[in-house]
Amino acid sequence: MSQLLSHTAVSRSLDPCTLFPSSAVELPQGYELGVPLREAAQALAMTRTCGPAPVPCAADGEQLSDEYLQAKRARVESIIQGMSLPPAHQALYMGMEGGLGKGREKGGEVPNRGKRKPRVPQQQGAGVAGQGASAMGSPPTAECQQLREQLCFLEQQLRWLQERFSQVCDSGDAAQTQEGAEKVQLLPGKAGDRVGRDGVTTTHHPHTATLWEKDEEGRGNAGVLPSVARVLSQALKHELAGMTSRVVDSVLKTVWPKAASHLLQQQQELGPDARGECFPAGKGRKPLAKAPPPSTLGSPQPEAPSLSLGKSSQARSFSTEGVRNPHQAPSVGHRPGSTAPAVEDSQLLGQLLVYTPHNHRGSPTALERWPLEPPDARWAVTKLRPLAARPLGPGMVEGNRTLLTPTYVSFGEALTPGHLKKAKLMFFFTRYPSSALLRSYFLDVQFSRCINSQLIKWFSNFREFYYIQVEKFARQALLEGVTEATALHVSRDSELFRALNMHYNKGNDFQVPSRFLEVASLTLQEFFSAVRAGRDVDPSWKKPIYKIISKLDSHIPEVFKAAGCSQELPHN
DNA sequence: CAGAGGCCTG
DNA sequence: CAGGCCTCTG
Repeated sequence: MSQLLSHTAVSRSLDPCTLFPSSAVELPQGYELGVPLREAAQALAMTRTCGPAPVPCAADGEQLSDEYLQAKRARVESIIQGMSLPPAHQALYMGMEGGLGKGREKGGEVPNRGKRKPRVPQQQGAGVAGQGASAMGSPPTAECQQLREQLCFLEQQLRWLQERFSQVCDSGDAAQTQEGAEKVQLLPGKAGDRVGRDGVTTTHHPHTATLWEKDEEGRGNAGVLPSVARVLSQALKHELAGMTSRVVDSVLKTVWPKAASHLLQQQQELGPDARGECFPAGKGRKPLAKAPPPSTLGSPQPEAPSLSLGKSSQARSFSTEGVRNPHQAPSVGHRPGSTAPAVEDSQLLGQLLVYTPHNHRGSPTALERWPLEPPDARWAVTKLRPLAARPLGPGMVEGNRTLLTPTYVSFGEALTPGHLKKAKLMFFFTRYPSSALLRSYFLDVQFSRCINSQLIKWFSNFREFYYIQVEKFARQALLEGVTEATALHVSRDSELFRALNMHYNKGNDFQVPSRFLEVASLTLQEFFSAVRAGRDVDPSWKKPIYKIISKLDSHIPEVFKAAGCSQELPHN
């Protein structure tokens, strides 16, 4: 998408902003379900001082929807790309902090390493119960919890989209016309995301007007946007949206007939204009995008990635330095689609389905594209770079045919790197998945005892890494003089987060749910308290902590079920 | 005894 | 990460 954007926009000297005004819609903070996640609230508040939510007018509502869909699609595409990026590419990013996985015991930070810990049969449960309870509070009904999570997830997704939009605008063309510059400024941070008309209400922030608003409200205000440019932008927007929709549809039809038909059905039910509809009533279940399977579309989405300890001044030592480059061009990675889409769309498709040197192997079925993405533009975009820069000439189009090769999705046989990546991302939601849960999320795998064990083992390894990291930082905090456990928080800027994110979400193509940050924070605090209290003398001192953390698993977005990750390894 | 978890090692 | 080995649970 970014490619598409920059390409189109730049080539025509148009301010990307014009094309992609960031429409904003913020989920009502105090939404019925009242997402208790402080983080979410904070994030929303902080998300750029501005959270202008455009008022979806009937007129541009559709456009907005399209915009939204486009963005959604872009995310999907980028995820796919991320998924298919070869290690080499990922290494690029990894370079920064490389070696995280290895030097986990640097400086003997982790005691007891090296020597087998004495086995001490412990009375699991008992003593810990209290802690767990106090730490978690009264558990709301599972359903409520789930709704909450989903809402939160969606919220994050939206936030991510917002950022993404603004990024496109910001980086899209700093050198655009002055007008462009002005416009960018008009986009306060990220406008909120817009949600469907039902489900979630759109809030409107009087202070932050979005381009869209300007467009609508400022019809009479000539200063904001020259009428010519406006008309042009409108036209382009329409065209772009339409093209994208068609392409996506055609691809989907080809790749995933079933889903396509289902979507069509939905569209029909919703009416001709329902196409861009976002969230139908009720927990925003409806598809934000059409690509993913209906059932999964609206499910909770991931958030922005990153972990770090931060916030509290005391914890600053590890928190800061989460410097990222917010201006990476969002890229659109794509894997060759499957079969040939409509000819007329080939050109656009060519751009959408960017050819990645590393991606040919496969076959990216719609299923393989994770609709999950880094709502956090800063991270999200990070890894999709080079591709975005690659100009797609007409030749590219020709090449597409080759790229659009049939897909042979390995089904069942064994777990692939794609599955591993998926598992890692799932870890952000669940630290202790049951085999049943795993079974339900890895539908494209034929579960055998072996497979099951492997998956279980993976999570076991994930946990191990996770706890080691947290413990390391907890001890560090202690050494640095932190006194209050409550002063420790894992923010997206903290080192801890970075370490974890690096491990589970290398490509930064996934928006880590803020819930995970909370869990990490709690874990950190628990470790800190335990160590400070000298409880670590007990061989099994971690058990209580594990117990607490094991209760913090949250519902995994349905999207993961559909997310086919059976991509084959890039074997030549 | 099987399987989940965990710890350690390579 | 995968392996090996051990504990605990059912």
